[in-house]
Amino acid sequence: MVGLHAKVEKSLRSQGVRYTTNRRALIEALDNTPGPLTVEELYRVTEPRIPYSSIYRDVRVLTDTQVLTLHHGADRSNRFELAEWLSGHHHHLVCVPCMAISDVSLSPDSERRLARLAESAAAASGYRVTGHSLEIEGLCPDCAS
Amino acid sequence: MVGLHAKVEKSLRSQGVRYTTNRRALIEALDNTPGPLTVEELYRVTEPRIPYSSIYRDVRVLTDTQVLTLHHGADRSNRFELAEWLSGHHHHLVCVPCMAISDVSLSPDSERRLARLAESAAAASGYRVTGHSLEIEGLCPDCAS
DNA sequence: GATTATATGATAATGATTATCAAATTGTTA
DNA sequence: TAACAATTTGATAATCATTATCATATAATC
Repeated sequence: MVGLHAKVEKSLRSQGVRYTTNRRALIEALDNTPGPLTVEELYRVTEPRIPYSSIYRDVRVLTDTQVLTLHHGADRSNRFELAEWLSGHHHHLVCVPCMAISDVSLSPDSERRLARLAESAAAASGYRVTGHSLEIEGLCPDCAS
Repeated sequence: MVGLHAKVEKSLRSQGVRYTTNRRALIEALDNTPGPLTVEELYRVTEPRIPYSSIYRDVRVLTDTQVLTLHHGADRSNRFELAEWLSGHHHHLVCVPCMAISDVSLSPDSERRLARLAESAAAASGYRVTGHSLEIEGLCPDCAS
């Protein structure tokens, strides 16, 4: 089982992009967090500090190279997370009051049912379905109590 | 069966907000479109022209009052649509190449299954689930051919 | 080691969104 | 209906997140 950084590096190199210290730190930070992060959060979390201009450039490079994917919160924030081929297929649990987002996985069985559901929903439209993503809204334990 | 504008007006008035010509035109535009619209699209579509400053202010007012909901496209655009209590519960079909977004409804049966799925996925997390939304990615008929 | 390519960080520029405010409109009250 | 109060409008300026620029630094290749 190959490690995360090795996978990322291989992918980047094949695209002529270097896996530098800054980029490694960003990937590290995202891998250590259960849910997507904003640029500002990445700025705060990384040590030593990476200037905003570099973070913005790097998350863009990493998104363009399919290492990260961009996510939008209901609070209008842009958040980045590891792409599915690195983190595994998952969905999101969004806490409406506090805007926290955390990852959630379905059981293989549920996942199959969801995929079928998506297929049949799209059938009438003539779309060729390539993926799906479920966002579950609610109140996190903190906000619910 | 009460009309759309009557519902919106009643809701706004109860919140001390007026349902003006501009706002009516924006709601009209969104009601006539199968999928969410950007501010720029709203600007182009409404006649006579509503200045950007007013559109921005109004979509914000209408979102704050739960008449509209905000949606984010993968192209980083902000899009607005009628809130579910006005347009009915639905999901989105996103064309990855061309970024078009269109509404899609599940059958009552599928919808029930999806709701159950969301419930069970969130069970372990301690979240109290209040809603869900499915995004189906794929290629629209145009892009697929 | 010389050369070439890519990345970095500081700063300026851009673009989308929000704030400001005087004038216009709408709603209310006498 | 006139006078008053509250809200909305449109023009403009200000803000904020993001992107572009560019000289320097770092890494890869020959």
